Amino acid sequence: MTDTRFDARFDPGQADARWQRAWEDARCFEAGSDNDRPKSYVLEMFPYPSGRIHIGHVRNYTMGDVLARYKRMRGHEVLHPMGWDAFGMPAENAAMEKGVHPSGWTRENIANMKAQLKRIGFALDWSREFATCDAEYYGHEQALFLDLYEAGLVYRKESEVNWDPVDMTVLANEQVIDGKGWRSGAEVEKRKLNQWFLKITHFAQDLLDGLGALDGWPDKVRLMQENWIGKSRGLQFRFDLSDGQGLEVYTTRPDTIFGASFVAVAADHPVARNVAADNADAQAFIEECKRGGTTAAELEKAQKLGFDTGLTARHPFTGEALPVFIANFVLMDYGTGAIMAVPGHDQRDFEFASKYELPIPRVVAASAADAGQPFMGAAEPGDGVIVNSGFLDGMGVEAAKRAVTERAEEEGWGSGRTVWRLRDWGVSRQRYWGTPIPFIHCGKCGVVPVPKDRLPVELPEDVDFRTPGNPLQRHPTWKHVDCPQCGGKAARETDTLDTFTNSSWYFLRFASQPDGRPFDPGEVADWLPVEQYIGGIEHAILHLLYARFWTRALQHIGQLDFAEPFASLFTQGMVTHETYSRRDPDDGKRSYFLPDEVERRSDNAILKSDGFPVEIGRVIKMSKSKKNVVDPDEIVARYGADAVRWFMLSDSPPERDLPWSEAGIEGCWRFVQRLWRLFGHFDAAATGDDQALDRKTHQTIAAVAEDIEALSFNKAVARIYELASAVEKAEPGSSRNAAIRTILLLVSPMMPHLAEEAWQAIGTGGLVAGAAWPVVDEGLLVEDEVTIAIQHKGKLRDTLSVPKGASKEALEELALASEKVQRSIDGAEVRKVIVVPDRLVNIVT
RNA sequence: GCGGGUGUGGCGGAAUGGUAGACGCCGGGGACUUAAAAUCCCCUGGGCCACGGCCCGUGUGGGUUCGAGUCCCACCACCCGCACCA
Repeated sequence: MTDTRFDARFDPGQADARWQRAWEDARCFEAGSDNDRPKSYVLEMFPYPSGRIHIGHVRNYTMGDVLARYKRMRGHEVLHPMGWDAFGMPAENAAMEKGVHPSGWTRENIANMKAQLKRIGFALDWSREFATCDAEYYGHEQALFLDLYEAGLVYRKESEVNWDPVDMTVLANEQVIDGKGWRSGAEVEKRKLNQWFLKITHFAQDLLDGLGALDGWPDKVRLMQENWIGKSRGLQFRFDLSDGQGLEVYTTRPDTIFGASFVAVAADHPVARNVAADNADAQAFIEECKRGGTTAAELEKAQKLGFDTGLTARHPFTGEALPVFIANFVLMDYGTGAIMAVPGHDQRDFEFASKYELPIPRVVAASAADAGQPFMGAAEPGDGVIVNSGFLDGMGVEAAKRAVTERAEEEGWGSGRTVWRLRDWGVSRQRYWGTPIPFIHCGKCGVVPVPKDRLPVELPEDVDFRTPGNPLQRHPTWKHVDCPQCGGKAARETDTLDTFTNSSWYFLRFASQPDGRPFDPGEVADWLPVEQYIGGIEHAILHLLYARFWTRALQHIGQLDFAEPFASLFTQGMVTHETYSRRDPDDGKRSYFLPDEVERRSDNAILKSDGFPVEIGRVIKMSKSKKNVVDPDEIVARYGADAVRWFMLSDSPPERDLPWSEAGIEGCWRFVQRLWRLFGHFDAAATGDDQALDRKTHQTIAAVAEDIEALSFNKAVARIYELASAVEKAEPGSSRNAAIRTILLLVSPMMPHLAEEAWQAIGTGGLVAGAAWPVVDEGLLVEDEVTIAIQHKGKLRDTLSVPKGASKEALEELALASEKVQRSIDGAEVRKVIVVPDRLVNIVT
C-alpha cells in the first residue's frame, strides 16, 4: 500500500518557493531572547555584495544552516542572521568603469543576492538584516571609533604609504604588483601621509594569550595568528660609535654577543642617512636598496649587500672596534632597525660575512672540546655550549642569554625587551565608499572629534568618479564645516575607515539593534560569544584578528564583558571543479570553456558547439579566468535547492575542498526523488515490529546528531543513505513507519523543502521546521548479537555471530572450533589466545 | 628557509590500536519496456583459483605490538601559511 500523494515526482520548482513563503509567513527563524531556551548563535561570515552568490557561499551557508536548523530541533533558540559587508573597492571600480553610483550598484547587488539566498531556503533571520553601508550602521561605527579614541586606542601619525600617482590613492601592499599599481600600472611612490591607527599592539599579549583558550578554533588558525603577532624576547643594547653617537640594536641571541663581528643598519636608518648626507656612494647604495623587490622569489635570490660606513662600534665586552655597514637585509620596522651580526650563528650574517670576508667566530659548539671546529659552509643557529666567550664559556644558550642581559642591565648599556611583529592597524583609506572618519581639522583647535549628537557623518550622494582621487576630498561642499569647538571654519577628515572595521563588530549588531546606540550590552550577552562561526581560511589572520581586537577593545572600555567573539571557528574548504580547455594550434594560446559548453563523458569531454574534444584539466578552485564555475542560480533552478544543499554536504569532509561534478549533483537529485518515494511508503494502517530496523533507526539518530554537532556532514549523509537502504528493504509495519518519519526528520535540516512537503502528508502536523529532533531510545543502541573476528596470527580467518557479552572462555572455544581456523592452524601448537570480548579472538601459534 | 597539513580503489572518501575500503560517484551485467527515460537487482582494490579458498594491498623504508591506515623513527611527494623579524 503506498500513498498516492507521492506518485508524482517531487517538484522543487513549485515546492521550494511555497515552503520558503510558509517559513516567512510563520516567521519561523526570527530569534527572540525572551525565553528560557538555551541560546545558540550560528554565524557565517557575511558576504561582500559583489552581485552574485557563488557556490562557495552556498557551501558555507548550507553548513551553517544545517547546524542552525538542527539546534532549533534540539530546542535551542537560534540566532542565524545575515547581512552585507557592503563597503569596498569593487563598488568604486564599478563607478569608475560603468558610471554607476557605488550606492546604487551595491543596493542592486544586495537585492539580487538576497533573492538568490532565499531561493536556497536558508533558515535566516532576515528581520535583523543590515548592510554596513547603511548610514545607521556606520554611524554607530563612528561612535565606537570615537569611544576608542577617548580611551586612547586611536591615534594619528605620519606614516609611509604606497601611493598610486595616477589613481591618486593609497594602495595596500597586496595591490602593488612589481612596484606598480594593480589598476593603473603606474610606478608606486612611497609617500608620507597622516594616517589614523588603531592601537592593536596594546592588546598584543592579550591577543596571544587568548588564543590558548580558543580550543574551538582550528590549531592552524591559532598558529597563524600567533606567528602574525610574533612575540620575541631579546636584548636591546647600545653600541658606542666611533663618531661619538650611540646605536641601539636588538638581538634575540645575546648569548652569542662574543661572536659579533660587525654591526649593520637598515638603509633608512638615521645612521645610514647621516652617512649618506655627505657621501654620494652611500646615497646611491641606499637608493639601490629601496628599489629591491620584496616578493618571496626576489628575496630568495637577493644577495646580501652592504656598504661600509667607515664607522666602527665598540663591543661592550671586548672593546673591539666592529665595522658598521648599511645592509640591504636589515629591516627598519623591526626591532631598532640595527643589528649586531653574528655570522657563525645566523645564516644571513654568515652570507654577508662570507661575501665581505669578515671574521666568522664560533661561540656556540656541540661541546667545549669543539670550540675550534670550523663551519661547514653555513651558520649554526642551534643549541649548544658557549665557547670563546669569556665569562660565558661553558654555559648553555639560555643561561648565557640571561647572564648577558643581567650584565647589560647592571652596567646600564642595555635591557631585556620584548619585540612584536604585530603593528598598529592603519585604518585610513583615501576612498569614498567607506565609513567617514568622524573628525574635523581646525586651524585653531587641531583635530577635533565630531560630537556624537552629530553622527552619523554621512557620505554625500553627489560624487564624481570621472577624475581619479578621493571624491570626498574633491567634493565642493561636503568637507567644509564649522569647528565644533571654536565655531571657526574647519574641514572634515576625508579619509574613510578600512572595510575590515565594518566586519569587526557586525556580529554584535546582529545580536542587538537598539535605537540610538550600537548595541545593548545585556542583549549582546544573551547571544555572544558566537557558538559556531563558519567561513573561509583566507580570513584566518586579518578579519579574525581585527574582530578579536575590536571585541577586546570594547571590553577594555567597559562596553562588553567578554573578550573573545567566536567560541568556535570552522574554516570550510573551497568548491573546486575540473577545467576544460584547448590550445589554439596557431598561436598556442589556451582558451577555457564553461562546464555548460562541454559535454562530459566518462573518460573524455567534447565541446558541444563543434563536437571536438577538449582537454580535461586538474580539479582546482573555481575561478572566472579558468571558467570552471557553476552558477548557483542555474543549478538550483535545474535540480532544486535540496539537491544542491545535499551535494554541498556530501562526500567531502567540510574542511576539505569539494569537487563539483555534474554526475555528483545528478546523484543528489536521484536521492531526493528516492527519498520522496520512500516517504510514500509510509502506511498508517500497517502494523508489525522489526527490532533490527528499530535498532538501525535509533543508532542512526544518535550517529547523525553526533556527526552534525561535529560538523561532519559527510558522515551524517552516509548514515542517512544506509538507513534509507535498510528501510527500502524492510517490510511494511510500525517499525518501518517510524523509520520513515525518522529519516524525514533527520534530513529536514539538510533538505528542508522536501521534508516540509512530505511532512505535510505523513507528519504529525505543523511545519517540520518547528518539529523536534527524534528522541533516541538508548536501549536500542546496543546490539544483542555481535560479529566476532577470528584471527590466526593477526590475519582474519573467520567471523562468528555471537550474543553480546559472551565470555572469553566461550569465545576462545568457539574460535578454536572454527573449521577455517583449524585449517589455518594446521596442527601447530597454540601458544597464546588473545580475546577481546565482543570484538575478536586472535590465535597465536 | 621556517611553520603547519595531507598521502587509503578509477574518483570523493569511511574506519575508539582490533573484520581496510562504510557511503556516494564512475564502470560492468541483468530485470522491467516495442523502445527509451525513470526505477529496481547483482558485481565492482589487485593477483591467483582446484570455486573450498589463497596471496598481496592504506606514499617509501624501518620499529613497537598477539594485532598498525591508526603509535614511534627516518625519508619521499603534494598542498597551505609566513618569510631577510635579528
